[in-house]
This record gives sequence, structure tokens and C-alpha cells, in this order.
Amino acid sequence: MPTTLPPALPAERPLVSVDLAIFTVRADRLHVLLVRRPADASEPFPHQWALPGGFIQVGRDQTLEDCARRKLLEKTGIDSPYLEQVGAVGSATRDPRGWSVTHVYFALIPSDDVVLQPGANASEAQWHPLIEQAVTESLAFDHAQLLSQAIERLHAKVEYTSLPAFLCPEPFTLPELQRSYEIVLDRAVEKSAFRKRIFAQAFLEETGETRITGKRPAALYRLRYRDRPAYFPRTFSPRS
Amino acid sequence: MPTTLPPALPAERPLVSVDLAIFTVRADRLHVLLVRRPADASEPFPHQWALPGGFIQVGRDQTLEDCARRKLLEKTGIDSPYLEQVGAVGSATRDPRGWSVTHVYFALIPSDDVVLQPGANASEAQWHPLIEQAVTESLAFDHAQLLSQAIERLHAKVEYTSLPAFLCPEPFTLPELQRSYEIVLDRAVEKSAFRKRIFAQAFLEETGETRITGKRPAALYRLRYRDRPAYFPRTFSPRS
DNA sequence: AATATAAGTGGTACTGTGCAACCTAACAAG
DNA sequence: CTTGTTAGGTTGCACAGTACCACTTATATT
Repeated sequence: MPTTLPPALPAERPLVSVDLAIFTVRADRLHVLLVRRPADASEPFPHQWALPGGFIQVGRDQTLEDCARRKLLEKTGIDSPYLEQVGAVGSATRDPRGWSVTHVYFALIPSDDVVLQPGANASEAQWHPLIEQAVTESLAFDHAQLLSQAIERLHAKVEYTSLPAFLCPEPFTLPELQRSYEIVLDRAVEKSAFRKRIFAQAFLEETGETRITGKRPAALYRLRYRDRPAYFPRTFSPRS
Repeated sequence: MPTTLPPALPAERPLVSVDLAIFTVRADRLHVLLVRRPADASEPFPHQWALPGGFIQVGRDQTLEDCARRKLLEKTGIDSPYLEQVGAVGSATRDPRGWSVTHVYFALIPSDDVVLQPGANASEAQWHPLIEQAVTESLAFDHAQLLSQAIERLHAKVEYTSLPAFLCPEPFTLPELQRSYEIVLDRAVEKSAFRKRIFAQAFLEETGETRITGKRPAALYRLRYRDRPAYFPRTFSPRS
């Protein structure tokens, strides 16, 4: 018999929270939503910019994702954006109030839908372009690192999914979608190869309408599935 | 001023745990390590098979990953396998003892290194082939779902990383590595294309030695980096 | 020495991408 | 009405990487 049997339940429990990296495209730039920490000096990191988020409310949130959706709704008024868990970070030191673990989600919302809610707790919320490294690298807690993880995930998945489509207000044209890819990837994309690749997966529906923007009209599309992205083919000797 | 200001700290905190899907290859099959829940009827899911894991010990684990490594060391005696976080699942109902959130990691260990530790708390640990769906689909808690997530991640990443190399005892031959891919992918892989793809990334070091296994000797390799996999190239119009 | 077998190499067909030229539908200027 | 301009959309060719298959090489066995 071991000298110290592990207790059935731990005496002390960590703080559990959710943090959100909410992305949108404004003025041809990728933006992330940040909120100011309360100015109250009794709170950690007063008045600094941070990712929106908060503690799990055991009596209110049924699941982790519920909590993330609740936060998202509170801040933006959006109730069904694309939402994906990035990962969890937990340590004894990341929050001065004690051992804590947070769960990072990223959300993609079309710029049109953005209606910033006048914070329930009077907190200031603002869109910041990712270009502003002075801001995004000096966030409260370890949020700069969390944001980096979210961006890294987004960058990686854009290469082989239709994620940027969730940033486009529907209906959208193909050049608009391409621009969305270019903004997220931060590099130019070949028009012809892009079209072939997009149409190789059948995740777009033609609306039949066109958008007249001065020159030749562009065909309008909408997503066939609002809840999940399309995946472009990988390659590892897939037997034909 | 809102009627209910959110409390600075939550009154009630969830249970926080880590669960591990530890994979290895035995007898040409992918296996996962499972442990039996204590027979004590006061515990949830007594005597059922479950993923190894446990609650965070706030006084002992500095980080989430520390906790995962500690569990891994306790069960297998391995202290530096490949370890990757899959994600977190939290809900009010997944543990009868209350709101809980668990963090799923998967680990890959070479079959040679496997030394099952006679459980510190006398719990029975055993390797189970993933073929045994009767077992892997009837685990305690939501562990069947957690295991599925881990397998799904593994399956996905094998397509574009060198992960199966972490399942091979070093040094290994190229055909052995190929077999490792085939076991994880559960399909045949083309020899010639495989070699070209592997050598296109420079993550293997030739030992200079060869393994004589009856027929023509095979060159032996070891990993250049033990801590991270190699990534095979993606494709999205990377401007040349 | 002949044979069997697994390791390793080379070559061709095919497919998807990169690139660039071209066609097309609208508007605007004269 | 004609012509030029511009952005959307299409076509075709060169190239690179893969699938497939045939071939060579090194060892053990008979």
C-alpha cells in the first residue's frame, strides 16, 4: 500500500476560463477583437488590452463550447459564427490569482455582421488590425501567446480549407473570396489555380445573381454548409 | 449598471483533469494503453476500462503538460516520448461528480521502450489493439469519444508528417518506417513514392550501419530531432 | 552456381499547379 | 456610336510531384 493515496477529488481546483480570438476583415486587413481590462486596480492587468473571455459559469454553461458561444454573443451579438477550439494552456503562473487553465477558441465572422455590443460590464471593445504589433504583443496575461497560437492555426488551415469563406459576407463573388485568402495568407494567390481548386470541392452554391461593380459583373455564391469548412485534398500515395 | 455584476472569481470551480491516449505498435497492430477504474463502488465507472489520466495537482504540476508527462511517467516509465495536445472537452454531465473539463493528449512510444509500471495505486494497465472495438467503444466516462478524437488527429497528421517515426525503436530501417505508416494509416503505401517523400525532408540521419534480416541488408536511420516531427509540403500556390 | 527474397533504383504516365495570354461584359470618354 | 479601359473569367502550355511498374542489387539458402 502506497504511503500517499491520491485523494478521490482534489482539495484545490484551478480557475477555468475561455478566451476568444475573434477575427474579421475590415478595410482589407485582418482584425482581431480586443477588450480593455477593467480599470479597477484590484483586478490583474488593469486597463490593458486582452482577448475577450471569462470564467466558466458552472451553473450556466452546459459545455465549454457553450461558454465560448455565450461570450461571443455577449461581445458581438453574433450567435452562429465559425468557431473552433485551438487548445488549452494551463499553469500555476499565468494568472496571479492562482493555478488557471484557459481554453482558446477562434471565431471567424463576416465584417457585415459586426455589431459591437456596448459591453454588459461597460468594458470597452475594439477591433485591432493584426499589423499593430505594439498592441497585439503586449496583451494582458499570456494573451499575446494565445493570440499567436490562434493565428498560427488559422494560417495553417487556410492552406487546405475553405475557412476564409467564413470571413466573407454572403453572397460573395469569387474575387472577393480570393481576396479573403490573400488577406489571411498575406500573399498573392494565382487566380486560375485558385478557381480550379475552389471548384474542385463542391462547397459553393451559385445564387444565379451577379454583382455589378462597375466592370464585368461577377457571379455570386453562397456556402452550401455554414457550419464546417471544405477540406482540399492532401496527398500521401492515396491508392487510386 | 447591470443588475448582476459578474463576480471577480467564480464561486464554484470545475474539476480539471488530463487524459492520455498512449499509442504503440505491437505485433504489427496499433495499440492503446488502457487502465481499469478502481473496483471500489464509490468511484464512478468501477472496474471499467479507461484512458490513463487524473486530476491536476495544483501543488505539484507547474503546467498542464507537466501533468500529462507525470501521468505518462507513472504508467509507462517513459519520460520523453512524443506528446501532443489534442483538445479539451468540458461539460456539466461528463463526470457524475460535477462540472469537469479534461485535456486530451496523445503520446507515441516505440514498442521497445514499453515497461508497464506496476500501478502506483495498484490499477491494472494493459495494451489493447484498436481493432478491439468492443473494448475501445465502451470505455468509462466519455473516453471512447476522447480516444476517437486522438485517433482522428493521429490519422490526419500521419498524412503530412513524420509522426510514425516516433513509433519505431531506433535505429530503424526504411521498410520498418514504411510499415509503421501502413499500420497507422491501415492501408498499403507505395515503396518508391514513400522513399522519395521521406528523403525530400532531411529529418533522418544515416547511422552507417545496416540491419541483416536474412535478405539484402537495409540501411539504418535515426531521427535528427527527437522532439518534433517533420512536415511534408502543403500546396496552395506557393509562389516559386 | 542457381534460386528466392527483400532492399533499393529508375523510368513513364498522369495529375494538379504556375504562369501567362486571351476572351468577355460592363462602363466612360469622345 | 465607337473606342478604350478595366476587372471577371477562360484556355493552354510547361513543369513538378506522384502512382505505378519494371528493374537491379545484396544477401541467404539449397
